Amino acid sequence: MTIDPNLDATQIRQGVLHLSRRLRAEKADNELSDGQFSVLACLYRHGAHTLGGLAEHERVSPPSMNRTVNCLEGSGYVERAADPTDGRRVLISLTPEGHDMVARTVVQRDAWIDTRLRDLSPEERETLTRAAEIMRRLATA
Amino acid sequence: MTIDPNLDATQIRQGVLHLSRRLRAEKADNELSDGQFSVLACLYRHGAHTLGGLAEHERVSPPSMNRTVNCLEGSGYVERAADPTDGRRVLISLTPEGHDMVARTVVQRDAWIDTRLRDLSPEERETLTRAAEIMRRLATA
DNA sequence: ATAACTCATTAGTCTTGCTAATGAAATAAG
DNA sequence: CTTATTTCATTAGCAAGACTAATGAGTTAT
Repeated sequence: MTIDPNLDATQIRQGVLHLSRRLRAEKADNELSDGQFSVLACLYRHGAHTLGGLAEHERVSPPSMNRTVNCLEGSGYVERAADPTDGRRVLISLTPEGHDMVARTVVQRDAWIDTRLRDLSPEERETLTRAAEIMRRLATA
Repeated sequence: MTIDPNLDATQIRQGVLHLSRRLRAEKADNELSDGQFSVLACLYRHGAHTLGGLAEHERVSPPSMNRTVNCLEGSGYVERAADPTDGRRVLISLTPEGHDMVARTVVQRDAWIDTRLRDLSPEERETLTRAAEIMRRLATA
């Protein structure tokens, strides 16, 4: 593997990281940490998870995730339920409030982008949309 | 402002956030938290800052930044120096080790992108590079 | 000289990352 | 069926990072 990245890669890294940092500031509840929101987003996108599954998905230890879930439960955004298929497991799912809060954040972020897309030319807009698809592919590679 | 984002915005949000999340996992020192690395990156990009300046840039309180800087100083990545123009201020700057670590991370991230760019067509590659420039603009708007 | 402001630091609290330990439930082995 | 092992969530202890409140030193204004 080469250690000599070219300018394209540098430009792309900067563009992606800067824009993402800006986007991540757009949240419907600014009291939530990034980690907390990430858990909610995962549940929103993929549905209920076991606590261990969440820990694995977020790449943290189960005790850490238990801590995070405790706070989210306290905020009324998630609830715990016993897994009917395995008495050791705990299923975590979004409450209606949690679902609503994530949805509002998604809308807020999309609106943020949408507003700024209006200042772009149709070509620039299409460039971004095309790039988005490519980025999605890269992220899962 | 409309509350009805369209599909373009959604695609862009997902592409950017997913790819950035993947990129942020590439670090030369995996013991560093995102917040710690962000401070180092700021110093790398803009040079020495006052502690208060760093706090403002990272949008945290000065005591929080003091804590973070304490850890980074302990890791040998930053050093404190009195500001010659104002006896109250503390200037934070990268040590050679800190500078080296950030540089290695930048290289690592660019290499990660570069490797994957090779699997793209020239058109796709150009799309991404063009998009990067647009994203940089959006992020600063 | 004094008052007001600026700056970094400490203390206390809560959250989140870790590892170690624990107990309950499930599975495998005898 | 009993016992041993594995799986899972939870608690405890520690360190780091977010906050606010308080403090002391340095600077500026009056």
